[in-house]
Amino acid sequence: MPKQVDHQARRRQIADALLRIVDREGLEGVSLRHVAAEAGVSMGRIQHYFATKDQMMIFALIHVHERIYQRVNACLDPRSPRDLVRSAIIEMLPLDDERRTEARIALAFLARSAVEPAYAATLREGYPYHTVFFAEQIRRAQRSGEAPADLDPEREAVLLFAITQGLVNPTLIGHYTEETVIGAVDRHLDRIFRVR
Amino acid sequence: MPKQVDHQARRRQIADALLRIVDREGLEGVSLRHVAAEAGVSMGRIQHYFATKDQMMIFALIHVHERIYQRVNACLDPRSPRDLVRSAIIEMLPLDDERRTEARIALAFLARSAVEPAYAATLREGYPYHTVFFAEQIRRAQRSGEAPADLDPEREAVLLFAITQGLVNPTLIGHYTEETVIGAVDRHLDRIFRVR
DNA sequence: AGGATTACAATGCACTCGCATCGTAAAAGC
DNA sequence: GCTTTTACGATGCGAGTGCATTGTAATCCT
Repeated sequence: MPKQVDHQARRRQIADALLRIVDREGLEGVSLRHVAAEAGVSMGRIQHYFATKDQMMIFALIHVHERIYQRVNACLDPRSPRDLVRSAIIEMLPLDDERRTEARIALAFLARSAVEPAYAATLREGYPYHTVFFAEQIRRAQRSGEAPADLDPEREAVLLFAITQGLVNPTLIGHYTEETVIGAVDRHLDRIFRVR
Repeated sequence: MPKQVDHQARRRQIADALLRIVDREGLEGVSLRHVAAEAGVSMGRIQHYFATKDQMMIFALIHVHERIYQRVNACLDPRSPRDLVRSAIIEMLPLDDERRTEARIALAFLARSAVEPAYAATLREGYPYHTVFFAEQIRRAQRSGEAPADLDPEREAVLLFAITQGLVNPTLIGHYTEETVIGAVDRHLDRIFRVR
């Protein structure tokens, strides 16, 4: 046989090409030939690494979520619970090209998951992470007196995540300016955290 | 010529069939033949009323927004600004089959609008309505003393709309229960309106 | 009454799709 | 060194796509 290759690396390379297409044209722009051309490889190679198109798509979905997760994690501001939460929220908003790209991709897969249970299952796995993170930060703030003790951390986490997600799409479509969304986020954080 | 027909009614009938397909299969399930079969008519008829597939899609997008608008308007609770806002928010959440259907359809078109400017333009026209409505209710509440005078109605409206939209998708995917989302909404309304 | 126009239905065309199949060059394993 | 396995590249198939074209029955207008 030819050189033993790194299967996961090959898969990721293909997935990256796929995601570039999703960014430009949405999921409906994805075809085996199209992905092959974008990746600069043959269709046979695509088929060698993914038995079906759906398997390739699901792999790309998981892959992009890992990318987002790592990028957000790298940008966290650890000075206080509030700063942590704020930096995480801001980093998930589509305020530069990289984040707009990821927001478009995530939106495309989200829409698909509304009609394809296999996609929805993958998405559901990722949801709890955010609310658990927000709730944990609120509890930390409560212990240090930076947040009122009578707040329900879980409920506040649901609201924080909803605000984050709810700001993404209008911003992506071009409805809000950066100042508007950041102002709204800070306004809400003022309600949870006592000090800046 | 044959009987003069109501063009708009025919178009709406076709659009309704299209939207049923979008609900079940997403935008990628829409084809001229598919829509014709769902509507129980011939492909020729579809082509007679819409010059291109894209024109048909945009018409359906506008049509479903009108449907949602009228349904929400019919469910408003006018007892107080808070009740008005609350009933509008609850009515936009996917908590029964009809609203889940509309949420799925709206999500499908939203994803398309991230890559197709013509769709995005249509969506942007509808956005201001919500925030203007929320801001107006907050101002009413301020005048009657039901909300603190120092709130910025526009900023609070952005947050209210974000929370609404941000709760839709996780609920649609099955991440939250009805009690969780309604509890979160009421919690936030408590922050804006003084009395129930 | 009859030509002009409307409202379709039917068919065809060029293209794209996912996937199966087939062939083959190369390296791993014995 | 020779067989087996891996990693593809190339090609083809049947199905589906949007849209153009053509045909025709019906009714409005004069």
